[in-house]
Amino acid sequence: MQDIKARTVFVPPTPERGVADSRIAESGLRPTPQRRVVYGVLLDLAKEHPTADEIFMQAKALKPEISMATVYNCLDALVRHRLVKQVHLDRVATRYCSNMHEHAHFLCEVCGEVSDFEGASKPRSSGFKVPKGFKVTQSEVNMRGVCPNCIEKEVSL
Amino acid sequence: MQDIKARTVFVPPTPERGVADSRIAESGLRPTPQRRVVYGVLLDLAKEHPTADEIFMQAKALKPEISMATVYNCLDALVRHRLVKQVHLDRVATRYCSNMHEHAHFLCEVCGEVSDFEGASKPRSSGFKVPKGFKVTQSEVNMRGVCPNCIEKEVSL
DNA sequence: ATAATATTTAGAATTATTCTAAATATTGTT
DNA sequence: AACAATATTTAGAATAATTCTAAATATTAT
Repeated sequence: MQDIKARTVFVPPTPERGVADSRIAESGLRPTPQRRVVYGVLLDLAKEHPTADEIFMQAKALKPEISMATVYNCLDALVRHRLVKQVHLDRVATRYCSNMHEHAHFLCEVCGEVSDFEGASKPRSSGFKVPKGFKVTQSEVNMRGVCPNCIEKEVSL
Repeated sequence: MQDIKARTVFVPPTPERGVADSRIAESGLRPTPQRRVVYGVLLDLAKEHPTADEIFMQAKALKPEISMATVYNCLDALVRHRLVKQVHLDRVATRYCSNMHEHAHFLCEVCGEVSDFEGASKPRSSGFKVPKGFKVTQSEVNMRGVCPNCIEKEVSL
């Protein structure tokens, strides 16, 4: 699989900043500048499903003193407070997603791009019966295959 | 989350060995001794959803010269030929599963144990509509929460 | 037996994530 | 506004998972 293309560096104006702040406050998390930056980056890059490292680079552009450990700390806090989801798509880096609507993730095995598939029903009610006695708190649906762009390129070879 | 309990060392008699051999042959993979051992271990440990490292340890008990790189090579070959599935449950090691029936995975966040949830319908038809133009070749449904054992222990605290 | 090709190997290299302990920031209380 | 209690951040080291490399070996088809 090809590397994900380098992304353009994050441009400061963050229309979502207010949203980030109020959601952090509502969640009961201490609103530290680092959490605001990390969550802000994630709201801006939601479509890109960035890795911790990608988030770190963008966050560093906004707040140069931030450390990688803090990015992991912030992400874990945001995940625990259900502001953000971890996406475990493959053997390498975990990705993060600020879209908390029910959706599945799709990884194109040719170009490496991740897409969201919106869903009608909850995965919990999706054909897998949860055996009696288990408490399910989170779920994740992942698919892989080839995206329309790459199918087109393959056909034209 | 607590560590997964140490597993007892693999005992040689492998009733599945014949199955391993014939499936490798049918799949079109070259039937090397290493692939037989790795797939054999995985058939025996299916319920445990072992990591590459756990598979390596068991495989080494049967075939001491085997190397970690080979375990990864074999696992990747088995995955490509659809004899085995990768399970991406969390940020740490990928797990492997030789149960190719449709099922979801459940990770208990208290004890770390992984369980299979059998499903009635295919995840592909599970409430997520695949947008036109995408070709889906694999899918994975993961859940997390608390298993019955751990719920019981928590209640009795 | 032979040539062509694929696989295995050990170990180094890389990458992702976690840990550590000291410094700093935040919160609620005076 | 200062204070104590608590939580968070930091840099860097440590660990763990995975990939890479190039030489040796095994497999397949002839």
